Amino acid sequence: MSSVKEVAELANVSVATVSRVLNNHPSVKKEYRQRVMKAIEELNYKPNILAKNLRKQSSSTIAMVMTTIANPFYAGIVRGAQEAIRNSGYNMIIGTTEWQANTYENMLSTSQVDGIIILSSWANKKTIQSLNEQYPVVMCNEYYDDINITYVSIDNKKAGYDAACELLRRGHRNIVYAAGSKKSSSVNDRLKGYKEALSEAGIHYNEQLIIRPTQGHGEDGQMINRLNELVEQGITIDGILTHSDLMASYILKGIKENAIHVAKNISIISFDGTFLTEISNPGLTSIVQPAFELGFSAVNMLIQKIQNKEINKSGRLILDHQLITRET
Amino acid sequence: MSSVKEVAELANVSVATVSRVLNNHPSVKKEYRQRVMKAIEELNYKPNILAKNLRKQSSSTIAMVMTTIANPFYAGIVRGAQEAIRNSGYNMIIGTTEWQANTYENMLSTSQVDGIIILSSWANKKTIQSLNEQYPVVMCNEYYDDINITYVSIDNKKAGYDAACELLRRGHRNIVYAAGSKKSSSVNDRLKGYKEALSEAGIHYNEQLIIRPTQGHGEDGQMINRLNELVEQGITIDGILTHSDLMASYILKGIKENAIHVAKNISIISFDGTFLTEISNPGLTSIVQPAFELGFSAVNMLIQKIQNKEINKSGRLILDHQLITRET
DNA sequence: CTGAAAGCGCTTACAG
DNA sequence: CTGAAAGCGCTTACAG
Repeated sequence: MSSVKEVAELANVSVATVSRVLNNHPSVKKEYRQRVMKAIEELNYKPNILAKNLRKQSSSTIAMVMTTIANPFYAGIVRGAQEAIRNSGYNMIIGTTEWQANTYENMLSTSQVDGIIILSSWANKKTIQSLNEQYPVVMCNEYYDDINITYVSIDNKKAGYDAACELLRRGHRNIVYAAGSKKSSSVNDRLKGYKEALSEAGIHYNEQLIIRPTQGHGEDGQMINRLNELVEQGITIDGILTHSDLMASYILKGIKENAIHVAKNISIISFDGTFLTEISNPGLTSIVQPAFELGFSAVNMLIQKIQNKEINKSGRLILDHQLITRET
Repeated sequence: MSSVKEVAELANVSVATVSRVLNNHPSVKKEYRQRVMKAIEELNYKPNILAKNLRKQSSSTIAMVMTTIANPFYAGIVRGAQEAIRNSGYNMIIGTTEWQANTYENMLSTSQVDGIIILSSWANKKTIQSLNEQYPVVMCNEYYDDINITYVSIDNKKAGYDAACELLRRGHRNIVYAAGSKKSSSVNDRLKGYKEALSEAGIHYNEQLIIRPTQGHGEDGQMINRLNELVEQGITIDGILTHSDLMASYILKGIKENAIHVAKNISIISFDGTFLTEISNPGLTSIVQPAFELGFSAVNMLIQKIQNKEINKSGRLILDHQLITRET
């Protein structure tokens, strides 16, 4: 690999001039610029990003962090993020929680990345708060309302409310909320909306109807077991609101296979609105989240934070969700 | 951020000694080592990876490149890869084809990554061949048999053969192969196996029955249209072999919705064996690929290549596939 | 076993 | 408008 030094020698200028050409510095004489360009071409010179970043103490790279890439909902977010990155002059790397929190801290502190976007609860609040106080951080999808942090999300409380209202409107009364972790703000906010809808409809809130997997989305049949426990207690489940399309798919599968005995006219509403709602049979009614826009906005918000050095600033962007009715 | 220099000053040693401690060099006196450790602790010192990599001209980082993270099959491969990475001393970044081929070339040439794993056809053969001649490259899942390149994959020809035999065994005769790109080696090898099975069964090979989407997996209803074209020609489709679970899901959806009129007792066999085969209704019979092992092996093969400086060497690892019968 | 010094490949005040 | 020089934060032959 050739370096600026070799380019400089071939073009018969100093390395400083080569660097200026490389960075489109306006003050380079046309003739020099052309000589440098020619040398770059001839040597097939490529700048060493490592050296550049080390010197500039910034990388023009951001990281998008998620628990796993296996959730199709995240794929939509990543697509939006990539679109926003495309002409921004930044690069993006995708990290999963196989990397520990301190990996990210190191990447930030050594300018390997200039900022991070956090999807999904990947570290505890303290850790994220500490990171947010020192570096540009944007949360996407998950969030904390009680610390100064920038995030983009849908209005989960309203979404939970909307979903529950739809189920109530259809005449359902024993509505299960197949939720996620108690630590997740989106889960909790949806629950608030669910409760509010029930309360307005004059239905007593039954905590038993809130079920959660110990992890994941029910791949292991856990949710089916939980539902059966309710059935055994004499509850006739007639509505289910699930935390994700993935979870709804597994539950639907259980129902179709008669692994659970629910009401004949049961309704299911899932969250996310990924392609799973389409390929599922019957098609899943769901609260569609604007995945692309979530990712797109998160990147733009982060880049703005980086460029304006607005560390530790809060800011919220709430995007609209949509209830799309399919067959469940 | 503190640097080796500050650590050295606090510990009252030279930066060379600090560096030696950092790298577990055996020749450091115990007392010095302890002083350095203490200083590192006190300053909360974290090494700057950028500087380290620039100096060492290697990054201990590999990249795994795929067209999109939206395919669940890749998620399994990534999980296996992460497991192999975990205690290897290497890091892994995930790249999608939003990054161009020359992005990877730059990353390799400037030591940002020490090697790459290529999933899915993301550049033309020439480009990959050129990369492979200069840097450590391993292909996973896709491959080229006519150039010197290391890869891991299932035996696609045999898999195509096995799938077709199963359909024939069930008495089907008009078996569609819903394939992928003509440039894909896995697609072509599966086709060879399909042809061989038909030939052995004495069935005339009909090229019309090979249908392909212009891109993707049929999200846009393209495959349904292709199938309908065949139906309109008077062909009673009674078996379908699909390139992916995703594609099978969309086709199944079309069949269930009566968007295509196929034989009553149609069989479908998909490739991959992701969770889609489970949540699909009816459950998809499929050729299960060992996704985890594919990723795991690819990483190990790449690291070996990097460490032994075995550039441009070929090597094949063929893993077993499995036919799992579900409802289709 | 340890340290002074060179160097990885860049960028950028500074002086001219 | 240009170049010499310093420096980003490391590692590693080399000499002692």
